[in-house]
Amino acid sequence: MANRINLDRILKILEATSTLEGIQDVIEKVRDLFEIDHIVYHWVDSAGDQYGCGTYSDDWVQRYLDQEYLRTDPVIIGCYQRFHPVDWKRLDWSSKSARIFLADAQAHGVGNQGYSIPIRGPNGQFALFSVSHNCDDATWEKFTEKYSRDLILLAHYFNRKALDFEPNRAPEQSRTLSPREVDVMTLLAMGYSRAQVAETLAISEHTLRVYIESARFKLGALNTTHAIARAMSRGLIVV
Amino acid sequence: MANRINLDRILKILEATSTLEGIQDVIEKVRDLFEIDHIVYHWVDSAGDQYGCGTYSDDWVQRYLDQEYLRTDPVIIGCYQRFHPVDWKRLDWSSKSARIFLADAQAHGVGNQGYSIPIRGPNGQFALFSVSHNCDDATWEKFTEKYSRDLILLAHYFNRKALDFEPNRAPEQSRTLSPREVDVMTLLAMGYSRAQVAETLAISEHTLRVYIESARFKLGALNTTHAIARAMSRGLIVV
DNA sequence: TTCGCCCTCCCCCAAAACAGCGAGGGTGAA
DNA sequence: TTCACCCTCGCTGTTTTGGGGGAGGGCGAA
Repeated sequence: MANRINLDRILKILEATSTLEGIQDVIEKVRDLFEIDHIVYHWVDSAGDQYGCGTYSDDWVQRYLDQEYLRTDPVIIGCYQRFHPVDWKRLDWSSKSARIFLADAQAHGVGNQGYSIPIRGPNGQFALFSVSHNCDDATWEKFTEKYSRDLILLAHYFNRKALDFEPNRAPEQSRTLSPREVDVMTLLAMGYSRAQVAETLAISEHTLRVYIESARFKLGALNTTHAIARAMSRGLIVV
Repeated sequence: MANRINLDRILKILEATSTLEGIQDVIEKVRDLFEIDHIVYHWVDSAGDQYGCGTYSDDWVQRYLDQEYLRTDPVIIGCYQRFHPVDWKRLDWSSKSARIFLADAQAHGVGNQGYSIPIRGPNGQFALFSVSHNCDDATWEKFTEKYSRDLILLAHYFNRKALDFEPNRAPEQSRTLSPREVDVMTLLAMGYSRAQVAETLAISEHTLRVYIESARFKLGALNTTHAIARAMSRGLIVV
């Protein structure tokens, strides 16, 4: 496998790329530079949507979608609870569905070795950056050890690009909440009832209601729960 | 500021460190190597807890906690919605509370320049890795441009360590929601009432309630609003 | 097979939230 | 000064949730 990589150059090219086709070119170029079989960037939305780009065969990608492997793929499941990059060997392949998945993946040309880096963005965004290859354990360990830092940076930059392309939830700068409203919404998000919040803030429950309604109005929310959800996803409150 | 950094060496030392005191040593060493004023790693928990380590004065740290600046700090608020590292100059400092915070920070020796990298881990974990310094804009831009990749890696490795020290903040936390529960929570977060959700999912309202209660239980939430807030901050649902 | 978990449905009643109508005083900007 | 917004407090209802019981079938793992 590759001996020396000019990572800076790759990252600069990636940064300058502005089309999906360009990304595909870059990912293939990176794969060739690293001299490995596959590189994949895989975005997983918790709503179930996914977007991927990489060097897997179309057959395998289609198969993955058709079989809804998203729910059984041990790489996804394992990485979802982790922060560290992980070698595929260290994942849990014991379940029956995992073994079926593995056999299917191998049959479609996915290498016997793999290394995945979980990445997370705002609003619960989750993605994986994976490299895979066909080789023995020792060779693979040498590879991952040597390039783990480069791979982390690559993962970071690929995700950056993905977020650039994603129609970012409109940066609507809605009116901000007043300090008191922030207090109220924060306490509500912490599970306090209206009565508890009123007591905590040492105001009457009636006053409290005015704040909630005002915040609800500002956020265009249908009820308190909705208002909390909007305030959180806009980063107006931190809980 | 620093001319050449042997990042590999730093990261290896950091990886080998196993005590909080050791981390503090490393962070100070790194600051000296970069020849800047401050480096801070700041963990923000979804419960509102925070843990930090860095080179700020104890006075400022205490002040930050006392004033609950977590809720007003534009760096926190700004980074919470971003994936990209961000220069402090590009944040929104227009609100009154932000200006008060800024003045207070300056008075406590925080530099006029700053650069923060948001980091996210499993279960909605969120942290910031920040560097700050006192210098003019041009010098700072040169610094951040030159070292942004090193800083990303440092952020990543510091967060790794933090997660190592904090294996799992709650054993039950890792429990995920069932698909149906995700549906329910998502629709509730979108402002639907129970009746509307039940109609949308074509199930009885009674069934619906079972899901809500089950989700509430799994999330350790006190009521529906709380459950929504927790599910969101853990990235289990996206709205 | 048993056990655990997921999905589905039903009852009742108390507690909480929502919705509408009010009121007044403070502050900061145009 | 006016105007907008923030903070505070009150009343009377209706609607929605929450908590306590239940029941049964399905599916996958141990």
